[in-house]
Amino acid sequence: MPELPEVETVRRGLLRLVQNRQIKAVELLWPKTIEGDVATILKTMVNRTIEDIDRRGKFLLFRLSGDYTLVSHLRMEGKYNTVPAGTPPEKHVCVVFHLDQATDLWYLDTRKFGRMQFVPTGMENQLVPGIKKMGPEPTESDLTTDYLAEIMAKSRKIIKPFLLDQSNLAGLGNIYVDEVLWQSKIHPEQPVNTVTLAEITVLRTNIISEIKRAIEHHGTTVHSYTNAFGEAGAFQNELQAYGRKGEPCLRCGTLMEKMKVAQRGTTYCPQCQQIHA
DNA sequence: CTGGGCTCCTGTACGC
DNA sequence: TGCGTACAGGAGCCCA
Repeated sequence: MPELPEVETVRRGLLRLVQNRQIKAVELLWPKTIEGDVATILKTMVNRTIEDIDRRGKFLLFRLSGDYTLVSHLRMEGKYNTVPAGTPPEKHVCVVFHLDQATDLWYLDTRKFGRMQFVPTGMENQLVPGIKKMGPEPTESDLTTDYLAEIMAKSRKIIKPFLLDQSNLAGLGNIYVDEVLWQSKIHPEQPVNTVTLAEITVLRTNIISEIKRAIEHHGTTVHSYTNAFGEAGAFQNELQAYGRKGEPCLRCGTLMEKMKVAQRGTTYCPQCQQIHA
């Protein structure tokens, strides 16, 4: 499941493969993947060049010539891959971009949750709801302690769903939330407005460093998710909480437990992570 | 504002 | 072996 580090890894890999490539034609094999007036969108993409690829949270932003942007969210299992032109699409290919230099770019998506939108460049901030209301990137400069303390004081949610909500801050998904909560010794069901300033400070530091470290490891490869660029993520070897149910906590040795929090599988240490008043 | 449930999808794991 | 079922989950939606 791509979270910010995985999407960033895809962005970097894709940039090397398709920057300055021209789109000659686009085939949509799974109609729901592209939202909007599909016929017009497919036509409008033709003859544009992929000038750059940006990222906002978990969204990829393909910057096309003529000031258009293809916004792509991978959701659970979306992937990109390049193949020689004319290669018969594999089972889960949803979109084929026929590029110049005899290259096809595939968008594959096993569960078909991923979505794309096509907007004038800059308008993604207005026209893509998920981007419009997205919180700050989890970086030293964007995610300030003041901001975090302020929105946390006002929230009446519990911490795990709060951190998963992209409108609070961008980029975290189920895996990294479990990781940073374990690192910060915060129970996943701790009410947000009861987290102390000291805990918020630690949490913020852990979020920023965890995301940075995961990017350096090219993200996490779990289950069926692998990126297509010959640099399968290695961060799964670094995980300290996620997937460690029944194994000893790396800090105190207590067996890690798993429970449901807001419908999400959640692994935590019942000793280190306790709810406080 | 909040939580809960449902939807989209398919592959995998598990019980019998 | 095979079949039914539970589960995995990002994000948007509706409802209470």
